[in-house]
Formats: sequence, structure tokens, C-alpha cells
Amino acid sequence: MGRPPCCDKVDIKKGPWTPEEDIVLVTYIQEHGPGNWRSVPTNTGLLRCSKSCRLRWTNYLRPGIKRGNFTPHEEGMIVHLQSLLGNKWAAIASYLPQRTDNDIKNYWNTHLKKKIRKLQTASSDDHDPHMLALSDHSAQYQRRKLSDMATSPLASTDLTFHNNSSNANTYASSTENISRLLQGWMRSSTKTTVEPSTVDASSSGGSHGNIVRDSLATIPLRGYRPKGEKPEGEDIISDEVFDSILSFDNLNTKISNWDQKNSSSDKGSDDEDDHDDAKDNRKARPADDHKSSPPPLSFLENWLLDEASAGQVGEMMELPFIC
DNA sequence: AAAATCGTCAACCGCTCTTAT
DNA sequence: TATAAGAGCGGTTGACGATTT
Repeated sequence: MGRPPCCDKVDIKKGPWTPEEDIVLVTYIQEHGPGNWRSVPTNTGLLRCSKSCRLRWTNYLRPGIKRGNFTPHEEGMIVHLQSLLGNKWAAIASYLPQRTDNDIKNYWNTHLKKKIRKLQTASSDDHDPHMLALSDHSAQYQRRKLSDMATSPLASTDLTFHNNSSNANTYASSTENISRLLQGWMRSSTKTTVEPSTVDASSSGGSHGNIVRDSLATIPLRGYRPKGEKPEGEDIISDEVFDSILSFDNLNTKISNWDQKNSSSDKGSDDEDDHDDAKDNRKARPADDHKSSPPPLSFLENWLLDEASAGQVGEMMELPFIC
């Protein structure tokens, strides 16, 4: 199947989203929940195709998205995972629940790829430790296991926005994002006619107690940031919180649960690992999260998720570029 | 000062897979 | 079982600011 029919319409608008459009979209999702994207343009009057609405939500407006600079820890994880999984951005993003696959993909293409290239040329005599690890025969096995594991996101279950319309608190936080986002935007631009007060969460039914507001709500700024203005330190989620999400306590709890559930159903699965990567990725969809649960951590993944080792990679990567 | 080039990233495109009927 | 719709993925594009010439 090809392009959605709605995208063939002549009156479909393209290009950057305006704050007004975002408000309409967020308000609608707040009321109806994400999903059923085809009905969104119809019901909201947005001149966008359903796909565009979905992407705008998942990549930009969805609560819990961390924006701004990637930490060395995140960089290290991305490098590790990319070397293990290849360009399976959705799978990689499942390990970095606050980052979208699009963000990771962009960051890889614009930053990390160059860094690694420089690093490799700088130390052409040495071999990349990741490659060394992967060249090891046993690592091949681990690589396959990790690839499988990537299809069953671990950390994303903590933060991923599932299709649960009862999660009004999260929707409210999204509206609040828009409000705060617009306030920041208004400060630096006098051209818009949008009044921040008109989109404040409190005026759009945001009276729910907001559990996630303080810890998760972030303000994705770039879309509205006047060109040339430096991104602010908009990351509300601290590294500590982020790290705790990926902590071994969390992981091990999930692994224990997985062990219990899958102890009888995992036999012979190693021999079935030859399915193609595309299928792996499909399984990594958030919508499928409830159907699959994570396999146990391999030693390689422990190493991968270990802050110390990731930090070392981060430091290592920084070295050639400090000057 | 102006033009050319580079860097960044939101958004789009085309495809595949899943789900509902 | 067949088909269409919905949803998601990876790759690519284009706009725009920053930097260099």
C-alpha cells in the first residue's frame, strides 16, 4: 500500500506547523487521545494529512520528549546500539524513551557519524572497541539477542505514550507544553497574534491533577524558535531521572517478570533469528508493547547500559573534538 | 558587504506490516 | 482468505541560520 489517499488532496498544507495548528492538534488529542489519525484532519479542520498529524504528535508534541543536547551517556548508548543494530532508529529509540527515532536519526547523521569518522581516522591503528566486541564470535550471539530485545522495548514502557485515552493527565501536560512553548516563542517574536493565555492548560480543561507534569513535561522549542536564537536549556528531565529510568533496578525487575512469563516459551527461539530486520522493527512498535516482553539482559547489554562504560565512550568521543 | 558553502533538523515520501472487516 | 485502512519505519528533502570566502 502506498501513500494515504488524504495526502493526495490538493488543499493539504505542507511545511512547518504553526502554533495555532499545534494547539488544535493537542486540544483534539487531549479530548480523544492519540490514534485514529485519519479522523483528526476531518474533525479538527486542520489542512494536514493524518500522517502529518501523527508525526507532529509523535516527534514533537507528545509529552515526555526530551529535547536539547544529547548527554555523553545518550551518545554512548546511541553509538553502541547503532553498531549493534544498524540504522534501526525505532529500536534504538526504544532504549532512549525520551528521544524520538527521528531525533536520534538526525543526531546520528549530523553529529555522531562525523565524530566516529574523525575518531577512526585519528586512531586508525586502533580498532573501534565496539567493532572489536562485535567481531568476537560470542558477541555475534549477543548481537542477535540484543536485536531481538530491541523489538521489545524495556525503558519505553515507563514513558511511552500508549493509546490510553484515560491518561488525561498526560494530555494536560502536553497542552501545558504548548502553553509554555508559546510563551517562550512570544518573548522572542512579536509577529504572532497568538496570546499565550488562550492556550494555557488551565483554560483548556487542564484541571486534572498532573502527575507527570513536573517530571516529564518538556517544551520542544525548535519548531517555534525564531531562527538564530539559541536553544534554551529546556530539558526538564534531569540526567539523574533519565538514568534512573534506565537503572538496572528497573531493568532487572522487568527481566524478572520476563523470565517468569517466558521461561517455557523461549525454547528454540535462537534458531528463528533469521527473520529480517524489518520485521524486528515492526515488533518494536509501541502499539505492540503489550504483546511482547523483554528477554533477559545479556552481559553485552549490561555493558551497553552501564553508565560507566557509556560514559567512557562519551569521554572517548569528546576527546578529538575538544580542541 | 555579498555570495557561497556548510550544518541542522522538522517534515515529507515511499514503503512495509498489522489489523479490521 | 482477500482487501482496505491505519500505523509505523527508514531515508531523504528543503528551509533557514551560521560560517567561510
